[in-house]
Amino acid sequence: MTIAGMVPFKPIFLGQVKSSLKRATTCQKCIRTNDIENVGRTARHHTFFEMLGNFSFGNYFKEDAIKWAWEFFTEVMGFPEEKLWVSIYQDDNEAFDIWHNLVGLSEKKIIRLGEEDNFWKVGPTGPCGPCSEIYIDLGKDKASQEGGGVGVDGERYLELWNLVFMQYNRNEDGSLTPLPKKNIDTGLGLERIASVLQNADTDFETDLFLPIIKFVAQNAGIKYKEDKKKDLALKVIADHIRALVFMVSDGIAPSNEGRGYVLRMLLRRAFRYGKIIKFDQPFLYEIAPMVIDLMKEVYPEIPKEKNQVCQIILTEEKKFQETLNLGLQILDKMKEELKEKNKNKLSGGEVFKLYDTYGFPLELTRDILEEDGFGIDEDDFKDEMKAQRERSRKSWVGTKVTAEGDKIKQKLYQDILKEQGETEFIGYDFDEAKSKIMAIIKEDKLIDEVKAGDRCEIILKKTPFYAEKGGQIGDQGLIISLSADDLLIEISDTQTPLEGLITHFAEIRKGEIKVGDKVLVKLDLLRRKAIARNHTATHLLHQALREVLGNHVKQSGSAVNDDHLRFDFNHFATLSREEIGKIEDLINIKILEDLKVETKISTFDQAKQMGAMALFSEKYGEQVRVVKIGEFSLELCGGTHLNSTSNIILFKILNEQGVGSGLRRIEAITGERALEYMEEKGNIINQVSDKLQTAPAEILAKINQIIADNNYMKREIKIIRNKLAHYEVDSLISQKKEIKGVNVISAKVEAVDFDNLRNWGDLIKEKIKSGVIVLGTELDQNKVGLLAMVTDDLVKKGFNAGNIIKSIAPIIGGNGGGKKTMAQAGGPKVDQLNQALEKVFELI
RNA sequence: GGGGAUGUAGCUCAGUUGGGAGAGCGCCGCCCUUGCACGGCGGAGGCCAGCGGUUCAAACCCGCUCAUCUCCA
Repeated sequence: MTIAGMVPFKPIFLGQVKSSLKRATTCQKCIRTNDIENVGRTARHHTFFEMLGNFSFGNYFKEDAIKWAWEFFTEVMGFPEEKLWVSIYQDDNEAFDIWHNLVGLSEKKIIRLGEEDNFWKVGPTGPCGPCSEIYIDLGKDKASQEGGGVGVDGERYLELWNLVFMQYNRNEDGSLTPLPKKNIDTGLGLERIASVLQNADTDFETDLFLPIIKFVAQNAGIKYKEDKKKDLALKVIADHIRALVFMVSDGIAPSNEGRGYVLRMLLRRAFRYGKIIKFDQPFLYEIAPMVIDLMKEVYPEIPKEKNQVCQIILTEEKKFQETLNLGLQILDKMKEELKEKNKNKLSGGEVFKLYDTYGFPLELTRDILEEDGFGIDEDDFKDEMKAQRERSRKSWVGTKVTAEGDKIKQKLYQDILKEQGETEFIGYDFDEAKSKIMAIIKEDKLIDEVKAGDRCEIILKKTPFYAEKGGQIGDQGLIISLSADDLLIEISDTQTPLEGLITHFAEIRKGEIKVGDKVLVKLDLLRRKAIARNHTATHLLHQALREVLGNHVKQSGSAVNDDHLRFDFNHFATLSREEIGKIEDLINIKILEDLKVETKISTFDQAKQMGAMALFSEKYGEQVRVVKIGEFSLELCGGTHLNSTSNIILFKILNEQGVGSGLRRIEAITGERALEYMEEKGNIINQVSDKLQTAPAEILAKINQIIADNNYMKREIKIIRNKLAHYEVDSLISQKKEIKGVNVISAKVEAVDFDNLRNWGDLIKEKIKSGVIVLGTELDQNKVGLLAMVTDDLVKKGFNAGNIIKSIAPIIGGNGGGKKTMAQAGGPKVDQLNQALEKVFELI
């Protein structure tokens, strides 16, 4: 699934991946949401469509591409020649020549268009070229009122097929150089051609859409083509449900970023349009099976996931209902405020907040407010929206700028690759090798020699060092001299900056080297083995997850190093303890079974036929490496693995957590680390059971007992302390002084914290009914606490606990405050506590 | 990747310039009462998401982390 038909071949076109593929013909599932607002309003806009195309990689070119396209249209499709028109790029006389002289199309039916329409490119630099489009004239009654012709009047002259002639490379200075191998890339929309063949007014009246529309209409109890507003809703729903079904069955889960976000957006749009035709409850999940049935012949992978697809759609629909309900509540509050303030327009800021923070759709806000005669400040809202986009773009550009800095180095690598050729990787079979130093990079510059103490990058003729790739960390090791031990270089990391080039990050410990030297390269074998254990275990984990959780589980990233492995995958829920246990057990059984790990080189198609799991986002060349673990696992992978699963020794999951909606992460350990981990756990248990003086099996019972005892004692202490306090409170009260008719108690007590101090105060207050109470206590070595309380009747007479505490707090070197009835303070001067308490009597 | 919001009792949520953690529903016990949301009294249940900082004092202010929701890319 892509956004355009050529995407999977892009690496081949750009020369990033070598392929023996010469030609290809495809039908591809495409998702595009750029013009989502137009969907349902025009005849041809869709979020999901099927793109047909034929491709040539340095094989056939312009003449054949044009000839065959014409042949396909006129002979296979049976389109009458007189209805076909074409456009070419203004300067492409070669194309004109082929169309005019070879095909025999009259001059006036070949329209020359500018760069905007008929020149194709991927970016500011790189492969590009002119294109030629084939149109069909749908007849005069389709013409738009302004008239116009090919390339302008899309209603009358429908663009069917775009042929791209990739013949140039655009250099950085903007000039064009011809490509040595010219490519062809064509795109023909299935929906469009279907509408022509079936004489349909729009794509929606073809057999791709009409059955869905009719089904939805029937469920809604309405008829298509009776009400324009409802028709729009039907079309939008029919369009979006197709995209939903294909995306979900492709393993994409709703989320708030990336493709998952696109999925969520589409579902919510469809749900919203459902309201127009009176669907108030989840309904999309009921349409999905119908779409699956419609498509299952062409896409047999879809019905397999049927239950999963419906389930995911239903839960997402329910989720959106919750979001809507919350938004409605907030909107209600906003409406009340408007009424109170006698306003008639909701500010753009508030509308935006509703949309941005709570996900409440703008249209709904507008509709609901209008029902009550309110409006919204649209311009204000648009400004807020603009600012939001600006913020996002800024951060994005920010990351790009740093990438610019790497460009110089990238150029350096390209030069090395051009001059020295590819580095030969021999690490699958060897852990050490004699090799030759081809280049040395220090501080972003090529140099000839380095000596002890230098840090640099080293490029070798051949190397056993695995460069970081596919989630597996780069190897470490040593470079030494062939004979004498006068050279020692430590390699801390291995990377592959360009396909085919391997660079070693080195620090020279002893001796010196220069370009051309012959050396002995040895990798850190123990570390490599630890990595291999984790990598092979990763494959076992992938398959185990699929068996325990279901086939929807797909890897979405992994990291393997010598310490542990990390595996991200899509799944909708937290894993239960049971599930984690099952996964661990299954993997450990596979370890015990001592399964053979075999690797072989194969073609991509062959590997796929064998049922190998291939990662969607990875680019693939012609030759692929397949890693097979017994009959249990089969994956495309370039990493280094064990010979047998028993070498993993033990597999243990450390934790499982969420890393975004619908995405989970597992971290696990193997081998020595797992044994260490188990030992640590065992030690802890031993220590605990020693401390508890009980057998490990009895720990739980003992702890339950201790907790129960503890709770009992806490309660007892509270009761006893209360009783004690009551007794002591009486003696405190006997110390009270009466000053100007006010009961004043100021005394030192023993309390552990302010909470405790307050309890004292409360007890005294209860007994004396009316008075001023100040209590002080030593909290710990360097800190005293003071508490002041004033009964309500005295507060009315003007006494204020806050003021009292503020007057005496400086005496203990601190400050404090509080309310009129209760205040507290703290300070470091323990020896001044009595003085502070004495001061109280003067204050009354 | 960038922004916004939320995180308090089993659930739904209050919590004022920082100064005693609350309500409703649910749960347990008792009383009253023949019932399908009865009433009355009493009770249990909280590291206020986590960590760090500021402060005499933090659920509250600041920073970081995590989880959930959401918009943009």
